Amino acid sequence: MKVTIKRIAEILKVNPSTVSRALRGKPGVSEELRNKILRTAEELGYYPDTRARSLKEGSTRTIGILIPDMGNPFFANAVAAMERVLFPMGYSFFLCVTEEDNEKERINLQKLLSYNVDGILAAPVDRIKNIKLYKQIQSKGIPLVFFDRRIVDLKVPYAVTDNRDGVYKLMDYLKKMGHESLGIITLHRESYTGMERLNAAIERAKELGMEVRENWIKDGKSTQRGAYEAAKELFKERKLPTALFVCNNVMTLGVMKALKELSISVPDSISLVTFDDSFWNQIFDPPVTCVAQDPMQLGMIAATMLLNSIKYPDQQEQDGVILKTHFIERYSVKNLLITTNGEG
Amino acid sequence: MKVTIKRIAEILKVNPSTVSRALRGKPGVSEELRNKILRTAEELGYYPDTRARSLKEGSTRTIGILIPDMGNPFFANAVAAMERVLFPMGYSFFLCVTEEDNEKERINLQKLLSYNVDGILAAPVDRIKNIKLYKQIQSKGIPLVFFDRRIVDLKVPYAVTDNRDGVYKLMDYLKKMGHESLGIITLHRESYTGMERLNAAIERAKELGMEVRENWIKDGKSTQRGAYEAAKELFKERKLPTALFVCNNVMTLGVMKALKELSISVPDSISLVTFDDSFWNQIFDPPVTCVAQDPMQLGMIAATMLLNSIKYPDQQEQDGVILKTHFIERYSVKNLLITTNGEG
DNA sequence: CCCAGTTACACAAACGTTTGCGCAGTCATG
DNA sequence: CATGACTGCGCAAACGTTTGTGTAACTGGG
Repeated sequence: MKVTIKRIAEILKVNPSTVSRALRGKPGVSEELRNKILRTAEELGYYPDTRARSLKEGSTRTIGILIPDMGNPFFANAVAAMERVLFPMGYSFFLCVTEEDNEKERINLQKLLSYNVDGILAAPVDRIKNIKLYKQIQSKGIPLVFFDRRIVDLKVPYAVTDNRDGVYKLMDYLKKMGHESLGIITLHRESYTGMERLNAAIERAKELGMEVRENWIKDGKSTQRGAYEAAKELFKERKLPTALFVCNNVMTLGVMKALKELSISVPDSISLVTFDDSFWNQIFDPPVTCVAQDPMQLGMIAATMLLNSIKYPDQQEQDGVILKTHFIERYSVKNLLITTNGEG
Repeated sequence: MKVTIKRIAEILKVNPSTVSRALRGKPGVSEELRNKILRTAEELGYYPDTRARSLKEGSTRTIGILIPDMGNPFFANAVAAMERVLFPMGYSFFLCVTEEDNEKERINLQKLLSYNVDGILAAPVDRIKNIKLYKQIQSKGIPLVFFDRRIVDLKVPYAVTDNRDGVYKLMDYLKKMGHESLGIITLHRESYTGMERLNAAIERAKELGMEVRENWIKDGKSTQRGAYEAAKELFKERKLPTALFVCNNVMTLGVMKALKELSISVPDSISLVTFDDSFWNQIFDPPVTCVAQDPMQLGMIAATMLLNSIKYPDQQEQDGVILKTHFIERYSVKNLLITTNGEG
């Protein structure tokens, strides 16, 4: 038998409204009765039913967080940061994991709509499939902030990394080190991030006169396993590029594993640069040169933007925040200019 | 203006009950009217209000997941596994992060009670502070499963790793390699895991005749940063042990960082073994010898146990699952027997 | 043509809260 | 002692659902 306000009211032979007022500390109930009510509530182990309360009051004080992958420390840390911002404000969290699957994303978004969350933080799967659902969320006036990825067609506030700029830094560096050919292990291509990084890499590389063959571009599917297989595929090619660009952190693990199995040494046989800097990049042998983005910062900013959207629902200005990456030079890229000189 | 069943009923000039039956596919409404209702629901963007529904029906189809740290891949992966088991069953998730803080744990547990979750998966902070709350959860008949950590005083189903056995494997190995002295970087000591591993290590080491000085045991507080500082402290000591046992995965990162900064080489200057095997253990230089537990498996099992508790609420039998660790020998422990022979 | 059975809908109560309003009783003021 | 203000509580409606029951209208069989 559940302990409710009604139940307490019955026991104490008072009206439920009085119990409610007593528990919420509202005026209109004598000190004596209030104490008696508080005591029995404590004794019986009463907890207010948020469903009923929020039904009456409107707000649920919950936030939906939608990410593609729990196992990726990038997202795990972003979520951690969001929690740190939002928890002190009294919010709880619905965690939704899409696994890059449109169908799972759809179901989760519909659930969030049904749960009447106060806001949504989402890293959407792709730019097409569930756009209608996101539009619906928007048109219902539910505060929504994209992070890491966005849907460009939608006028929704976002916090993302400047992928293009980050990739340019890497490409320019490779060129500077004398590399003239490039392979790429891509994210799954439907995603915003996937597109951005791939296109930027190809464009910049070509601008710099580097060769990027079609069959040097392999789909890593955003996962460790996918990247592992992609790398294995790549190294079956007769002619190989001198440098390899891996589009995110977890895929780097897969590529590394493949390299180890094939006994291909970095940077002697091939040079390596990556997007993202997880701890393992520093402790690889050799440490991997990369552009870093800070998932905690991203999460914090996204959460703060959401809070703002919740507070000022009509504000349309805050279009988006674009974070710059931080270039970190380590030892995974060979300087071909020096080497060839030495050999010549 | 929110679109509700009532609203649809008004527009179509029918009774809300009819709309409800139509939407839920229940009998008693003509094909023609049903279609009309479905169409307008679709047009208006209707989503059922789960608060109201669950208020009526009882079950919320939500699960509370409580973990200490989002940034720890161990827990992130455990959560990922739980999601994979529970999502197909139609459950949603309240994510609660305690950061090893009793107060945060209390608030979160109270929220879960207020949210009327159908079940709770928890890795509790410690064995004392919120025991009353856990008891309350239990006595209210809310299915509860502990994972990774448990509160021994409570008769609650659990899925944990055999910490003692794991630690024994490591100690026995160290002894076999000729080590006679041991340092320990501990978890925060109030936790179940913290206690288990520390006690087991001290006991076994002493049994084997190894020296474990008080000031070789440093509190790493379960975090990377804490372990970093603890390691720095440890290496201030005049006399050092030949081997160091780090009690979990993220702390290993902190210790490694400290070792690097202090230019202490592994395993030449000191040998290293750890509990847990995250990816970085394999790619450290040298790769780290450890006992591994599989967080995915742990999460899966815990989630399955919870499902069982939900399905058969009265079943008291399923006391707990204890998973064995897997010993992985790598290159972070020096064989003192061979070396001393060589030198002598 | 009557009755039983079926169909298609309306009505109302309930889930657990919150809150505006009403209404006695108390107290002070004039 | 009448008036007004205040205090302390009960009453009832509402949030959005679901579901048991009631009830017309229609069907077909005898």
